[in-house]
Amino acid sequence: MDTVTLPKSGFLAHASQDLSDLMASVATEVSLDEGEVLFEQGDIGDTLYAIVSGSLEFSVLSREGRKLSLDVMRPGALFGEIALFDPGTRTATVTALEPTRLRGVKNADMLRAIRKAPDLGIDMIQLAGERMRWMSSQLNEQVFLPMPARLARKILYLTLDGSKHLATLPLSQSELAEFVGATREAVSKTLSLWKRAGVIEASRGGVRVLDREALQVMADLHQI
Amino acid sequence: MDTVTLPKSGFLAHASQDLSDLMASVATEVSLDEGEVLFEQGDIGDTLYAIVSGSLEFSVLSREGRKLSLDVMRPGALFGEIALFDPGTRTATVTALEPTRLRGVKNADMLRAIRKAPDLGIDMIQLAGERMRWMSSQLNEQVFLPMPARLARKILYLTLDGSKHLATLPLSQSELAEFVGATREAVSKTLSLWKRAGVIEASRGGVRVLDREALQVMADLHQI
DNA sequence: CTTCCCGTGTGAACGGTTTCACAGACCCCG
DNA sequence: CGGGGTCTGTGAAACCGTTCACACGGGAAG
Repeated sequence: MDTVTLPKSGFLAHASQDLSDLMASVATEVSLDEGEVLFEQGDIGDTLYAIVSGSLEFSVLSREGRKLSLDVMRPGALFGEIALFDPGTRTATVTALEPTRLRGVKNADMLRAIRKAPDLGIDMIQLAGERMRWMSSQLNEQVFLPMPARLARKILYLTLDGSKHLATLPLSQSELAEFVGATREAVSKTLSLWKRAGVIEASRGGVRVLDREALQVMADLHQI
Repeated sequence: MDTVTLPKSGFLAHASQDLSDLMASVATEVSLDEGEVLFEQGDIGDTLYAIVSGSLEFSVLSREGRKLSLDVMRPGALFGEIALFDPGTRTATVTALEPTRLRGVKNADMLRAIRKAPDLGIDMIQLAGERMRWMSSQLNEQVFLPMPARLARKILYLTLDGSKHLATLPLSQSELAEFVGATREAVSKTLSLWKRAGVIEASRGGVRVLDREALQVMADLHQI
């Protein structure tokens, strides 16, 4: 394994240098194959992770086994901060979408580091704050927005990588449905409409965004 | 105003003594009349509050003005921890449901206190962790549960005060609807059913729980 | 090349919720 | 004690999304 260089993107991009230093030193390396699960909702955990390379899917499951995908995180992203300080069950399941490398810091190491570099504590709280704000917005959307608007937003959101736009989203319609909290059929039908309108282009296992502005409108308009 | 005695309930009950001490000393007192708004979603804020007496409603608004009520907090509860450390906009609107007294600690004071008593920092992160877990469960319920189950859960949740059960919930059906993310009419109809079944008793502006176990069942059953 | 499987497209029926409409009940206030 | 306004009850219709059912097509495996 080569010397790990942490990406300067995602949360790490604007966190304190102490955090990158910590991640580069005391953290342990973890590698995941595609489809491998890092931890599941309900597991006990006390480790904070940073993504070095690859991408991860975050999802929650209902009691009946339905799955709601929440987010995809990419290099530079930090996660696991809840269980880090409030050891207990993880609130989501994390699965690798492709071969992925991570660095993990355990509770005890993090606490020790914070005592030396207080900025680290601030970073952590900011991370928690960002996560709260994000969760809050998700709740809002789920409650107030109809499915097509949620779909448009998710597509826009998931094709954001830093400040640039990924042209194509490598998710099947079933996977998209899990992100949106709807059925595969419903997603298929509205994607068909948008395809006909020239807003997107769909192929087996992927969606390509053609007209971002139009999608933007779909995301705000509360119909079709 | 008499000497403030902080309640030994809610989050304060299991937080470190340092927190109670801080709240009793450096914090400033705030009083709200019924219906008065402490802050609104989007406001800038950097203050953490503890509820001394009374009760507060937490809600978020959609762009079209629809309101989703999230929670009611009572004496001993702490809130505002996000903006405390990650100064920025508040994620919810807080309204007094009755005359309410609070104590508030500002960012700067809290940071100073944490440096003296590190346990305080842990308390704060735990608070954030609890909030995250709670939000996560709310999102789950909104996505996966049908309205009647959400209604049953909210009624059960809101009639919990510490470990004892409040017999009656002083909310109108419109207010309940805002908690559940549904319309007044829908709530009215399922409450009617439950009333007929002898599970609850309803009067103008309030619901009384008669059969908690039955409600428990409604909350899990995914129909009626 | 053919087969099978999985992702996709689409229609019909159903169901839950909203929307709209209105009636009755209770309570405060004059 | 009599309104008027708010809260409540309920029905009908419309709507959105699900469920079910099936057809199509492309890609991988044999």
